[in-house]
Amino acid sequence: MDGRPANDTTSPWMPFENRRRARDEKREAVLRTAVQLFLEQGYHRATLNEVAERLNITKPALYNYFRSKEDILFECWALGQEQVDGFIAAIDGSRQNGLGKLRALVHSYAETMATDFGASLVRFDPRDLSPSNAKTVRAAKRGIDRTFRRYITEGIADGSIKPCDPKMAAFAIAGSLNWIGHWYQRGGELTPDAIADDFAERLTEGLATATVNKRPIKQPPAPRTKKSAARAPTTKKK
Amino acid sequence: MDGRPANDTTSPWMPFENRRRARDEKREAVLRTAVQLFLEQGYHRATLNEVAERLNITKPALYNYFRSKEDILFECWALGQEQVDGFIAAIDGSRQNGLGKLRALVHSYAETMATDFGASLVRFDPRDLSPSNAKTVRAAKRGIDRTFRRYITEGIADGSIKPCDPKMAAFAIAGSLNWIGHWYQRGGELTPDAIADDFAERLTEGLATATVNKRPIKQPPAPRTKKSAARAPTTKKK
Amino acid sequence: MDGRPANDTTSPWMPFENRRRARDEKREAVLRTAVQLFLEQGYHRATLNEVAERLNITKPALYNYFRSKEDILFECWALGQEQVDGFIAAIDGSRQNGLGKLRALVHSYAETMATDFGASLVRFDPRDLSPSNAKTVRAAKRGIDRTFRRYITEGIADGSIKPCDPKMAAFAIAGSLNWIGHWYQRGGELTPDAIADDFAERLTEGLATATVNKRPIKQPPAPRTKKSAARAPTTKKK
Amino acid sequence: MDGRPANDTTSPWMPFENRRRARDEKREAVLRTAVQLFLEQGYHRATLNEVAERLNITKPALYNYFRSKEDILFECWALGQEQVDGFIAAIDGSRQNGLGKLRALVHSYAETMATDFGASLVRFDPRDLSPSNAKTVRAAKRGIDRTFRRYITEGIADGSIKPCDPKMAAFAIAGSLNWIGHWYQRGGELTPDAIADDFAERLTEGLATATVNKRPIKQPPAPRTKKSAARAPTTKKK
DNA sequence: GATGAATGAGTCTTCATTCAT
DNA sequence: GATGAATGAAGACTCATTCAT
Repeated sequence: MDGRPANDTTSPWMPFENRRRARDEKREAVLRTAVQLFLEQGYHRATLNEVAERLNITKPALYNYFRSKEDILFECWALGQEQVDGFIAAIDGSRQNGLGKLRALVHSYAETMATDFGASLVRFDPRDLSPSNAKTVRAAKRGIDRTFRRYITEGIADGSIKPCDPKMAAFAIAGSLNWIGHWYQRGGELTPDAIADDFAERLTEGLATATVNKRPIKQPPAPRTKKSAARAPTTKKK
Repeated sequence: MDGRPANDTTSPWMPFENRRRARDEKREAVLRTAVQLFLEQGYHRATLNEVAERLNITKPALYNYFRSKEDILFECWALGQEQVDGFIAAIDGSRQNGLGKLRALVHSYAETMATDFGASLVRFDPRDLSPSNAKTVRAAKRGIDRTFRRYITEGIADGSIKPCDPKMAAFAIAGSLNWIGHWYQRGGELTPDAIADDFAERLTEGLATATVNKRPIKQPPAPRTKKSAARAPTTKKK
Repeated sequence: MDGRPANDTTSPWMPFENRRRARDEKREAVLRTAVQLFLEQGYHRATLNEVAERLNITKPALYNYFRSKEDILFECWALGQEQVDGFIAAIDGSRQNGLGKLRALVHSYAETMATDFGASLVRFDPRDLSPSNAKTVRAAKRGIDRTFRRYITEGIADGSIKPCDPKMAAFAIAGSLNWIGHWYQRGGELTPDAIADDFAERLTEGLATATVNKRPIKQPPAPRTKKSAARAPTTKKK
Repeated sequence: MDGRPANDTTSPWMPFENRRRARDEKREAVLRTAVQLFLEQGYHRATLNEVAERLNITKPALYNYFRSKEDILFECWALGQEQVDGFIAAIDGSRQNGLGKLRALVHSYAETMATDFGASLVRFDPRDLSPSNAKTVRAAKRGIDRTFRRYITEGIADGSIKPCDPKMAAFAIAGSLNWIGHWYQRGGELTPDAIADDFAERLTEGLATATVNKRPIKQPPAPRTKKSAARAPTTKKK
């Protein structure tokens, strides 16, 4: 229409380099910004305007990547859930007795709770989601609960865990872990790893049978001896 | 339920006392309705209109009793906190070792979590409050946390609790308890009392020293021996 | 309903009654203003802000009376439809042959088309309505069409109307009438009544059998002899 | 990805003619798609995105062919108007009495109403156009109205049409015809041709003087004997 | 010529809160 | 003390349009 000569002028400062980041990177950037803001201020108080501002874009630009505010919320949650699904799958595939799996789960879950996306799993309210997404979330939550109970049940069966009510035990453990998502502050005294080690031990010592069961706690792929092993034998007996 | 006509007939000029009482009753009714709705739907999704509707009054009528929606939220929280303050004071005043106090605290706290006002303590978001009220809430929360740590420290000092990090122990215990506020459903299989008993035992067994320490768990005013006493000694050794 | 003491204070100006009336009056005022604006500018270009401005209120005030912009649109349509339902019922109940009914229908319909709410029947787009409301509208439109065909069929049966295809005849007549809603301007040369008279004659003369059938055209309640009766027989031949 | 190699191979410098032709074809394709969508969903509900989608191009690409959405709307209308201008010119140039011209006009207009671009003449809202374009449209509409009146007046003058008010007669006829644009459905029972025949007869029979005037109705350039000629004489009575 | 990304302008809608009665 | 009505403030979302590539 105008044959814009503009094309000829090869701009030396590549003015749009900033904007040319890959689409997926931007999507992710939105999610990272959003999850932070949502955690900081709460979903309802956080406005898309502020999300956009932090990203140096305008509000409608967000709609290039997400369908709605709720969509963003859901995707934040989904990223967190992905992590969980990941380590649950790894643990499921590992060769450990029930107690070992439970400890690995606690450890990984604790670490996850110390991440933004992980915390979003317990600090976002499913009622803010569309019915369909809320259903997905609730199903996933049930799945996590079942995993806790499953490992406990397994442990009881294989003798690594003392007989107890898996349901209540799971509730108690999950509660402690979820709570991390509320109190953990990045940059505080405690590192996620330290918290995870502590909780892995603390939340399972009461369940362990008296036999030798202080071994790897972290995820199977990376078994380390860790300081946790150095701890004073918690149980022992005789 | 209200019997108001009775009041009218007995005296054409509703006495002062009656008025005050009626006012307080209504205030309370508002809070009971509000806390339920807020828990049900979340503070932001719940509208004053619906609160009013459930009370068969109109929205502006609420402003006769409360200054704002936030005021209602805060008062709900305050009622829950009152309960907590109450049993903490009672436990503080009781003669028990640290472990005993901790158990009593866990028990009472668990029971409270199963009430609407109790659950509001952990399910309401302080960021929805005015800065001034938020400050109050945060102070109270710190107070509770300090109480947990205090009892643990006491227990360590008096030998009833094994040496451990009071901070982490408190976090773990509080997390399990707070979680009750999220999963407990009135009318479910578990009664608040049963939950409280279970948690009082479960959350402290790992901390107890091996000596005789299975005794009263419930609030000092009403010490009972309970089934929990019948449990197999959790601590092993010797 | 509730016996609230308020009733005891027999207000001389019946404040409540006034309020109710005022409410209905306001509702109507909103609809009158809205239908005008919608016709003037079209539904999409018209904003609730402007509706409110013309009423000297603010936009959210409209929501005291209507649920949504679409609700207003639908109610405008409904008022027009009411008129139509009214005169169709009257004509149905009248003792006339088919041609007489058809003429009465044409007359009344033409008059209605010259009113705002009447014009809204043909100038508003059902696709702007919710699926549910759109269904209602479409059903009503079919009803009107059926009525035209019914009277024509009746007329053919009773000999007052020449054999013809009722469907096409109805389309042709309805088209002419609906068009009025587009060109009629209040305050123009032609009065609604004059238009109605003219169309009642014009649109039916081609259908009438050659026999005496120039009689009352207007609605049964007010039969007049009219100029139309003076017209030269339209068909005849030789 | 582009597949255009065909063009590229035949000639590295795509000839000018080809380019122009390709451009015009695309422009037309846009208009055909747009007019359909606009009729389907209404101008305001239809988005350029959807227009583009149906064409398998992207939204901004449309701006290579049109200046704005409104421009597209106007061009759609213009194509319809071209048809009308065409047959009016033809009829004007034909040798017929007023009634003959009117019939021809009705017939052609009816046929046009059954096309997308024709329907756009009466289903698009001039208020959606820029003031300048709206003026053009309104002038054209007046032109059509004047043509109807002109033929009627001619017919009255030449004795083929009974004395009557040309203005009202034109309104009635135009209304019936415009209505076709609203109810005609491609693929329905009635073909455009059948509708045109029917309306040409139906809408003029009331105006015709009693003399012989049942003859060709279709456009002069292509006078056919048609079924319409075969029709039973509409006027009865020997 | 075509595209992905971004934007500005605008609208509906919600809701806590106030006010006259 | 209670009510109907009204409002102000705010936020999500849409979409035609424009850049730079």
